[in-house]
This record gives sequence, structure tokens and C-alpha cells, in this order.
Amino acid sequence: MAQIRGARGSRAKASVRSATKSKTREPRVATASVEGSSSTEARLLDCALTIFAEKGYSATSVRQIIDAAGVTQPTLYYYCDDKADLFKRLVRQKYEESHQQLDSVLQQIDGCEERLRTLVRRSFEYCVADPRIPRLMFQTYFGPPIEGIAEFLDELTATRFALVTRLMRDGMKSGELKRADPEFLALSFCNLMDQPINLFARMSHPKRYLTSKLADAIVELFLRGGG
Amino acid sequence: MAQIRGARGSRAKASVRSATKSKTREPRVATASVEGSSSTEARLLDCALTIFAEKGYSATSVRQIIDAAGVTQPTLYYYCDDKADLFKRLVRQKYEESHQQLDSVLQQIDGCEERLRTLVRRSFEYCVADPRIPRLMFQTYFGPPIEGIAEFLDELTATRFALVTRLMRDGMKSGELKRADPEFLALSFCNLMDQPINLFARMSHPKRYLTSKLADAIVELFLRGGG
DNA sequence: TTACCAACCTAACGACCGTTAGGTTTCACG
DNA sequence: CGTGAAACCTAACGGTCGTTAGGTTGGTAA
Repeated sequence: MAQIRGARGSRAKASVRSATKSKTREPRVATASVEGSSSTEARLLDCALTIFAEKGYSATSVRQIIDAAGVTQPTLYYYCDDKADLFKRLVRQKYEESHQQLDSVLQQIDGCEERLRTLVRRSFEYCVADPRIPRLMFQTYFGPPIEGIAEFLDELTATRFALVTRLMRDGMKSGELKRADPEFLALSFCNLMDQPINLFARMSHPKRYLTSKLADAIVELFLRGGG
Repeated sequence: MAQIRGARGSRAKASVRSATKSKTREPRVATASVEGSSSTEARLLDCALTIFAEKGYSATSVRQIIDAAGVTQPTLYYYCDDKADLFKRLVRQKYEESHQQLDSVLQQIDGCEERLRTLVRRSFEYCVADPRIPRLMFQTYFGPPIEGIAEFLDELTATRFALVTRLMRDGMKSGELKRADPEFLALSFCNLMDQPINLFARMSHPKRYLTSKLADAIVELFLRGGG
């Protein structure tokens, strides 16, 4: 099992497999969309995302994925080590994409309230843009533990929790927030933000639910309370 | 399929099966604990709860349950229609137990803030008393949808959401809460209350996490905000 | 004594699962 | 042209799953 490495660690079928690195296979042409015309690997990842999000990781069989992608099972195993690796690749990519952007945007903003507002609004936008991602992530994170997956998700979500905790600490330092346990505040805020997303993702994603109005209402409730 | 009925709807193996009612099998003696000495049915239910809570509904096989209970597979199918029926029986019983008590206690209390405080405190107490129950319920509710189970849980949790919504409406009527969408407030409050429970249930349930101090902090944050 | 039924059992059934051994095709490169 | 590797394929492997057909037992009622 080696170390926790940032690298993908797939491929290299017939070779030694003891090497932890193993270079990443990149598509020969830079394809944009994920239609039937795109690369096999991209199609596999996208179909996997769709079906994983719909039925959950465990209830999705690799056969369903390869059927949707129009390939056979060994093809899937050519591109990833196993089902878990497929999932991790998928989620890590999507997560880091949004997380890094969110992080850099927040650093350019002053004031706790405005930061929180931006955090919620941006998160909502990401989720509306592709509801499969939050649906898969929340379902898997809050669902029954899956060996090799649960720890991976814990690690991912910890980085976001750390970000929010930092926001809370800063808010307390600047006097915008009352003195309190920053982790309690961060957890509470994440709950207020995440569960509407979760609700949205597991319904038939009505277009007008995750609005910026709702985002602001959440921040308002968090800061000023409902009483 | 038939209608949505309150009754259990198990048993009646070789008989017609079209009858929706079917009387409930009660143990011949009233056994208290769930040791090896109690009735087979109670032992099955308790073992099912333990393993379902630990690994989730789908990842739990009936073989694991009957092994833990010390019986064979046909015995399990003698007491319930199938795996889903076993789960529903389990959850319905535990849920209604706590929900009814909670409901009646809340009706004897005046004042929104005191009611909310009691709601959270009591919920915490239930969860500390047997963490398997919230763990199983949240895991299954927030996890990937399971045919025949998801709708069942939606129905159950809707009753509690209605209760909380009523509290919010009353609070707004009495002026203790600002005018706002009562469902938004109810959802937000449930999030603030449930996720710490969820966190507690999926960790190794540290004795001193779901304290009445945390309960009060949640109500305080909900009413007065963190800003 | 006999008949019956609740309460269990042994032993399988068929379906599906993740994974892989061992090909074949295509094509860039020498 | 020949070689080799990338990108796929057919066809299975062994295992686990939920469920059940068809017993056996032991006590109770007629």
C-alpha cells in the first residue's frame, strides 16, 4: 500500500506495480466535451460520475459503467487499478478544481460576512452547474463507511473544514464574530450550507432552489440568528 | 405493494399473502434484555440493528445477521418477509418510540426557546443511550437511495420535520422568532441539531460530546447568531 | 394416540459481483 | 518490412448475495 501520495498511482499493468509514482496517461488530443466522440478515459470517468451519483458507489457495478461508456471491463481496468481508484480519481479531480478556485477567491475578499456570503454563493453555483458532484460526495461521505473510500473522503473534506475554521478565527479576531469555539462555528456553518445542497442534489434539482437569496438567508441566520 | 399501511405486513408464509394486515407475532414470554436468553426474534432484531448500524444496510448480508444471532437463514425469513422488511420493522419501532415521547414532552413546555432546548437535549440523550439508532438512520437517510427504503425513511423523517416546523410557526406567532419561512428555519435548526449527532454516531461515540452544554450552544447560535 | 402447527434446520438455487488471463487490432517508429 | 507497445477485446474465474424448497422437531390440543 506504500505511502499516501498525491499522485494517481494507476496504470503500469504488466510492470512491477511496486513503483508508487507511475506517470499519468494523458489523452492524445485535447477534447472538450464528453460526448461519444471524446476519449475513452474521459467517457469512462463521466459515465462513472453519472451512475455513481445516481445509485451510489457500492450499488454501481463496473458493468453498468462500461455499458454506459460503450467499452468492456478490461478497458476500465486498463485505465484504473480498480473500482475504488476510479472513484477517487473522479472525486479528487472535481473537488480540487472547485476547492482551489474557492480558496483563491476568498483570499481576495475582506470582511467575514462578505467572505461567508461568497463561500455559500460560490458553492451553490458549483453545485447547480453539475449536481452530480455534490450528490456523489455527500451521499458517499454521509452514507455507510466504505473501506478505502471513507478515509479518502475524510481527508478531502478536512481541507475545506480547515478553510472555514480559518474564516471563523479571522472573524473573531476582527470582532465580527463573538468569541466562541471556532470549530463549533465552522461545523455549524458547514451544516447550514451543506444540507440545502444535499437536499437539492438528492431531489430532481429544481432550478430555483440554491439561489443567492437562500445563500444570503443562511449567512444572515448564522450571523444574526432567527430569534 | 398495495397501499401505505401502518401495519407491519409480514408473516403468513404459505398463506395468501394478499392480505395487508397479518397479525404480529408476539414473544411467548416477556423478555427484558437482549442477551442470548431472549427470544429469537428479539435477538435477530438486535443483531440486525448492530450490524446494519456498523456497516450500513446494503453492505450487511443476512448471513452476517443470522450468524450473530446464532440461527440460520430460513429462521430470519420465518420472522420477516425479507431484508428490507427487517430493516423497516427495526427502524419504525425505534423511531416511533422516541418520537412519540418527544412529542408529548414538548407539548407540556411553554416558550419557543425552552422547547428547542428540550428538543435538542432529549435527542442527544436518546442518541447517547443507543448510538446505533441515529447512526443507522442518518447513514441510511443521507446515503445512496435504496429501493423501498428511501421512501420509507422520507415518510418517517417528514413527521419530525413537521413537528419542528410547528415549533417555528408557534415561535413566530408568539414573537419569539423573527418573521421568516418556517420551513427554512426548521430545516436549518434540524441541520444544526442533527449533524453533531451524526458526527457523534459515526465516530467512536466519545462519552462527552453530545452534552447539554453543546445542546444549549446550538440553540443559542440558532436564536442569537454567531455575529 | 394422533394430528397439527410453530419454530427451527440442511442444502441448495440462480443471479450478480469485481477482477483477470490471454488474446487481437492498430499504428508509430526503426 | 518488422517490432513493440498502446488500446482495446472475449470469456471466463471464484466468490457472495438474497431467497427458498423441503425437511425435522417438540409441544399442544383433540
